[in-house]
Amino acid sequence: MKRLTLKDVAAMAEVSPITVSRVVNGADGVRANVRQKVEAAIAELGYIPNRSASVLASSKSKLIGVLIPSLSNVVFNDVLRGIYDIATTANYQILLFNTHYSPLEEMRAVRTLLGQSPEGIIITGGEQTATTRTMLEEARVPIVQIMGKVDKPIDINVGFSHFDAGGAVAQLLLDKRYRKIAFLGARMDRRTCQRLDGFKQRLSAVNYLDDRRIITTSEPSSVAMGVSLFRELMEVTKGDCDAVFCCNDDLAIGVLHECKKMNISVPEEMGVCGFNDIEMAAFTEPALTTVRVNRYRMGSKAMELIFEKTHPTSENKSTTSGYINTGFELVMRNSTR
Amino acid sequence: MKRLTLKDVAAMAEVSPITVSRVVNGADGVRANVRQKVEAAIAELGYIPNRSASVLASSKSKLIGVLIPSLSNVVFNDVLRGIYDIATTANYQILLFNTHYSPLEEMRAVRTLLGQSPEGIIITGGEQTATTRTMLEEARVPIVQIMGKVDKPIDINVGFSHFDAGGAVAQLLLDKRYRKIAFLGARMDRRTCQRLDGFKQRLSAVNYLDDRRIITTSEPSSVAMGVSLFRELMEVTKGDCDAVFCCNDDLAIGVLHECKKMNISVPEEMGVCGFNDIEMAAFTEPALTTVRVNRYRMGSKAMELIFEKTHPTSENKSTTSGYINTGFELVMRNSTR
DNA sequence: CGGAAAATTGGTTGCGCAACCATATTAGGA
DNA sequence: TCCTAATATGGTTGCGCAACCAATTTTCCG
Repeated sequence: MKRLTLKDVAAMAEVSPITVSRVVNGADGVRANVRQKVEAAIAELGYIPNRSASVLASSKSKLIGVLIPSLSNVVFNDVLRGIYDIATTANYQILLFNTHYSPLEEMRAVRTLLGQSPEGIIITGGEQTATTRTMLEEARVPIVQIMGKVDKPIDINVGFSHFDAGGAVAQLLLDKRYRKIAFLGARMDRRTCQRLDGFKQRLSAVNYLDDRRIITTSEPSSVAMGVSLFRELMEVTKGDCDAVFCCNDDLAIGVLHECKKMNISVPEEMGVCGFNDIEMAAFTEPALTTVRVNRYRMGSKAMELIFEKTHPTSENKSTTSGYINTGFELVMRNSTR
Repeated sequence: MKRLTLKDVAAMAEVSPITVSRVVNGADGVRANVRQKVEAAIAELGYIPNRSASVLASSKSKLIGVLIPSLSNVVFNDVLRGIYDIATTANYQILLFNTHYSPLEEMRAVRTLLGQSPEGIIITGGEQTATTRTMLEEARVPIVQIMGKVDKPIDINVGFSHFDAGGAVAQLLLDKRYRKIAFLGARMDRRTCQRLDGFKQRLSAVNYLDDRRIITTSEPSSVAMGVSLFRELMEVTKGDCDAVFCCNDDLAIGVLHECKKMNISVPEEMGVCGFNDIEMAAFTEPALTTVRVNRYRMGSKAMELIFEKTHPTSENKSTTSGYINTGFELVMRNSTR
């Protein structure tokens, strides 16, 4: 059975194929009665346009490529939701790639993606290989790098400074009179490292930095990992530690759990601060101090910017380039004094 | 600047376009030295094949459509991970649609998807509109319905019986000598309703069903929603209730939180059972009794089946149809006696 | 009712690639 | 060295659609 084409619909509606094309694409300049006849034929036959042919002929794909490093990380759920919500209303489709935190996989994904003539690309961070970067630059479509502030944006950059956020947490803990402050980190990607850097810089500025209190792993993050990192910290420092900054809330929840088990009182003996402000953070015992980040906004803003760049109007021409800060916010709860 | 084509590469490598095509597609029958020359030209020019043209000419898309009802629900993370892991190794691409639990959005998505000549479709559940169903049936590609057991599978069905799972939880709570058992449910989709049905049937069989103890909402699920549903339950029943089955772990965590606040001891005065076994469930206080479900496997199995159907071999021809049960498992922890 | 302008419809062509078949080249054996 | 069989390469065509321009019909006004 052959695939239905414009021609089949045209034959049934007794018009030319191009008129059917106009109806399908909602172009105006088709009389109402003709349009109706064509629409009836489309419904009758169950015609579905072949997008490959359409893209090939018009080089308009209505496709946005999205590259994220992980599907397990809850953080990307919200980002994706933001992207999809805007994309759907603007009638764009999303081709989603999981790069597994690997620049090489990312490169492969970009190559595959570029074969599909995307009209925009949303990519995580700025650690692309040189080749990836070149490919993206030559693609001549809007590129949005999301999640973190990057050094030299390819095009647009939507996110916030993880370095500053790490520094802010350090300052918060110092303000709360913690002095022996540790850092626990898993899956040390670029942004996590930047948080650590900001954290270290702030502590070393007041001479409270002790590298023994920095425990990291390249393995994925989880509550269980929080437990084991905290145990390691307690061993290494022999308990000489009065606060922990965890690179995300999962880890922090593990720490809270382990503190209870070890009979370490939070926030008195041990301050705990997480990162991301996932919903659960408000419901732990004690409730978790953390850093709120506008994940949904990062996604929706990125998509909006692509849409604006693709449909330039007089007002938005100037704004859509460079760095757009989505900010962060310390959320004080009861896991710190 | 015009897009690079096979012809450009061919000119540079001094071969015919079709030979370049062979190299790009890894076809054999190209001498090593020619292949090398072509590959050099491809690298030199940075040629990326146009997939639309390729799909149009060959009607092979290497594309799998995936339709899920929600991006916020953690459940789908794991499913997606399973899908992507298999898809990536098999060199398939995923076009992901979020249907927002709406059969109409689902129908639109299927229509859009079918325009791209997908080689397989993974869709959630069995509540498609008649039109959607017809479109899928006529698509002549493998269709896998995932998450729940459905009445009449379109093609393949990978999941488990939510009805049975709901019944099993009811039985578990009965076995633990709870008698005034409530149900809290949010976002009452088909599968959640089936869990409730199974639960109700089991309870009414032993005459312990009381509809006042069934509190549901169509709003999305969250920890906070668990709190408010539990409050409503306590109001409606005036506290005459000794166990709660929550339709997922988020709700259950909210209930645990609220019990602590209300000074209701878990599991003595109140048994609590969740659903899904998210990682956090093992780290609540008390640890949460729940139902473990193999989400990753649902995704990976679905993708594997599509792959097998698309690449038939002698061994697998017979197996790939009908219902494949991924099962569930009660996980007893300390939130029940 | 006639004519010009505007709106609607149709014909032709090419997008970039792979299928198909035809031709050229090579290897290997006698 | 020559011939056959196997292998490698090339030419032509069409996938289904939209851009472009041409032809036709309708509308509107005097």
